[in-house]
Amino acid sequence: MEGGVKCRPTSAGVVLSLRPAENEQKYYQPQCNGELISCSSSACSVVVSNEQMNVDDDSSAADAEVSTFTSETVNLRNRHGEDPRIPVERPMSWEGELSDSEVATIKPEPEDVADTIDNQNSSKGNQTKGDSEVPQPLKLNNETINEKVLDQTRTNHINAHTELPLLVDKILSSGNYLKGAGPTPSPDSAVYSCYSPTASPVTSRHILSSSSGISSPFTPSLSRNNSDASQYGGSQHSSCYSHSYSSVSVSPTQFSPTHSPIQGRHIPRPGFPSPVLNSRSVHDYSIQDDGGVLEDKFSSLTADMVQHSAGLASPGISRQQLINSPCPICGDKISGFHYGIFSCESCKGFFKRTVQNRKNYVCLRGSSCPVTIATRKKCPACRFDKCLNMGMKLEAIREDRTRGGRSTYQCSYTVPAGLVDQKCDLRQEHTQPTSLIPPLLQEIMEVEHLWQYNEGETRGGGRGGPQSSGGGNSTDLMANLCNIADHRLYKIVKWCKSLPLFKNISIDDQTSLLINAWCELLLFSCCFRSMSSPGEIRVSLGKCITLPEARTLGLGPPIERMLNFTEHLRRLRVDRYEYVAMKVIVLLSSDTSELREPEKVRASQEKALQALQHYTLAHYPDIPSKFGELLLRIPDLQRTCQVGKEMLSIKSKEGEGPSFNLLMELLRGDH
DNA sequence: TTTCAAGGCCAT
DNA sequence: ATGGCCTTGAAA
Repeated sequence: MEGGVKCRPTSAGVVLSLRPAENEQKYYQPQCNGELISCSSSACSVVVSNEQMNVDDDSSAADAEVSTFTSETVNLRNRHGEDPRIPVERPMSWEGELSDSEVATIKPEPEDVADTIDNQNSSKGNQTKGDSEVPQPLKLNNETINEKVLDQTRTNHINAHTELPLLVDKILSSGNYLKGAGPTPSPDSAVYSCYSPTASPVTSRHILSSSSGISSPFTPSLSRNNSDASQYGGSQHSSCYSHSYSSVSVSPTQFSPTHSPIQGRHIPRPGFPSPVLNSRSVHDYSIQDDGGVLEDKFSSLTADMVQHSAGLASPGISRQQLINSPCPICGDKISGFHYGIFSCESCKGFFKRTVQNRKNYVCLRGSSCPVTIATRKKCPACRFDKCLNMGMKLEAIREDRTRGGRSTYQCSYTVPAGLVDQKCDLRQEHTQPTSLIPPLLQEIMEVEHLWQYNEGETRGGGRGGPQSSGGGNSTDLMANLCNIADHRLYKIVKWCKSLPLFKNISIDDQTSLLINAWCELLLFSCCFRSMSSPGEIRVSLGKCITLPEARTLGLGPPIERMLNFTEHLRRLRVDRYEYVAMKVIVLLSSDTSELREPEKVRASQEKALQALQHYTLAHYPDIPSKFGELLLRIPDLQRTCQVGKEMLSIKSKEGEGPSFNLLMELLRGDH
């Protein structure tokens, strides 16, 4: 699959219309994996930061998450089609402060992104930063990691840290992909348009539509528009956003050609949309708690509960009640039904601008910023994410910008969380999912933060962090890789040691398991992180690689496999609980011959398997095969890892994994 | 004719 | 960039 890199014509991407062309309303249509991100193919996807090894998405490293943009990127977009109707736009907008690493790599003066939300604005003008991110020397078991050990890692094991994301990351950083930062970044998020500053978004979209050739394997058929036609006298609107985003936001199981949500909108109550299962799982919210707001989580949870309670929302709730309820995104007053949900005027406008202008915001704070009336301006990335989570439909944005008329995109409706909270008395129900989470899974989730990599930690030890590479020579690169890998390794070891199922396993076996699975774990987290960006692999926070880019770097096969694997994750709508459970299952693969007590490992893995099975059955009763399908992906993962290792042809003297001795030392640290 | 969900305009 | 208000136009 080509990923979201190029947009080729696809049957799914063709605008379907039963109406004469002149009257046709076109909606933005995601080609291949597309939408906002697909544009990145040519340029935008090169979201460059100097973060390394941030194999986990949600980012405890949020404050360090930065995306920058390259001027070449802008130029690339400039090469795209232009629309004379649209005035030349100012150059790409830039937001987002640079982290130390980026500054070190990109420009001389160091900055930090550790400002709190509250002082973001004040810090905009004055880039002076605190040293909250000043790294501390890594400590394990209260002892600073011995330089010797680190040297050993550097000299002997860096090759062993054949972490594809990292390597790709570094390759990107040291090559042409790493560019200077733009002007005045905002502390909240990085934003980059996905179309040429001189090109109309319409034009861009048409380009996408016309050039796309491969559709997502699980792309919902646009035949759903046929049902719209039945409702609207054949008026057809197609949308390209139904993919990428809807691959996440629309459950394939809900997307039945025989069941048009629009029917639900009109049949029970003309002009009144019916609830449809929506978007991203509640778990996306409920678990990403890095600075998240309980209110938001609760809103998401309740909203999701309503969605999962298919159909219980509409009956008994009048349109007026809905309009009188708070906007599900920011809590402001609802002004009407916009893009698939009842929302306020500002969120409507925000969503429209974001999609039409193909903005691609990146949160700098872990994608868990609160979105309220007061804070909605602070992080457009999280606001847009919430728009999608709450059910706004990308396909509701008209590609040709025609005005008036009734929309014919797939209408679905999510009851605003606040309304649910207040009027549907679903409190009891919304607590149910939590209670359905097996305790073991909850315990695993509790230590998940240890997995997350904080870039700032790599700055310690006086050895120079990865950010000091500055895209220098290969020696620098390797040195930095060592440093990063060291720290990443420590993180992983810490995570492993904290796993409830890991504690009753001997240190020797722990070491063997880690050596056996480290690559799969890292790739898995990288792919999981990339679920939200079809066609791209997020090799680190804010840094993506597309298949063509990978090919030019000689990394086509592994990246292609990763993309495929990620597509499967997306198709299966793997949520975070499933993800952490699978990581543990992968880690506890007892088929390594070195295990001294394989039965213990098997027993632990079985517990994890049971927990995952119970979870999937409880949370996705309509997809009884999900558990099995999840497990079926593990061989894929292992093969992907193999390919990555083979491709990179980097093997340590002692094998392909991290040093056994080093691991032993680390593992023994806390024992 | 009315409704209402699109896009547009423009002060901030 | 935001967000309130206006215009548009197909469906009801």
